[in-house]
Amino acid sequence: MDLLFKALRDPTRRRILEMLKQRDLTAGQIGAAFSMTAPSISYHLDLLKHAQLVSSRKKGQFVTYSLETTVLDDSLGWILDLLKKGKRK
Amino acid sequence: MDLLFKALRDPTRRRILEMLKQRDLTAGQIGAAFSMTAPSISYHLDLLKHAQLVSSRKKGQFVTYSLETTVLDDSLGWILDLLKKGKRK
DNA sequence: GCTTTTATTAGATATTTAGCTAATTAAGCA
DNA sequence: TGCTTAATTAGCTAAATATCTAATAAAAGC
Repeated sequence: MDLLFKALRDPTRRRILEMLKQRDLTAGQIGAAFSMTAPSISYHLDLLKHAQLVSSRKKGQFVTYSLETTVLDDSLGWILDLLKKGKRK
Repeated sequence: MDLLFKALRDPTRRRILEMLKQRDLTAGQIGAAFSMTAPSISYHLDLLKHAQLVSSRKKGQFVTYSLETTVLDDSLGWILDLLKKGKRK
């Protein structure tokens, strides 16, 4: 839960997730959308990976990233639970 | 959106929200649940307030905090949208 | 009016974070 | 075998964050 919210805290990472929602993208394609160096993007991708929000596979020299939604269910559950406030016992 | 995820990033703040889900609590009651000084708790409460996740009202010397769920809907929407991944056009 | 209680504000500080440049790894290609 | 391209790792740094102590504010009770 902590890694997840940590990952979602940063606007760059949130935008990356939104991009990956549309289609899988290579690290380079993602980086092209930001005015930020490649290592910085790499850093964000690594963090998203640790949070299990994305997965990656290497094809030749390229590394393609995909959105992983499984973990998002957890956060959804957590938030939904708070929203059930009115219905507490 | 940024203030919201910023607020949710910290475990102490998430736990405060969970507590306030059960019932409204004063700053002191909240603080009692943590091994942390009152000013630190005050800091977290202020941050939650800025994110509009809680509201507060003063009654005598006490300040009571309540969970505010309106803003949570936004985050819910954002996450749900990512989960619609499979259905992208 | 003073003292106690509840809470916040101010100021200091160690840690974490997000960015950069430089160096490295690994694959493709001439 | 080199050179180029794609991406990551290493090392550095400024800014943000979470914590503390000390000081202040404001209400309650003697």
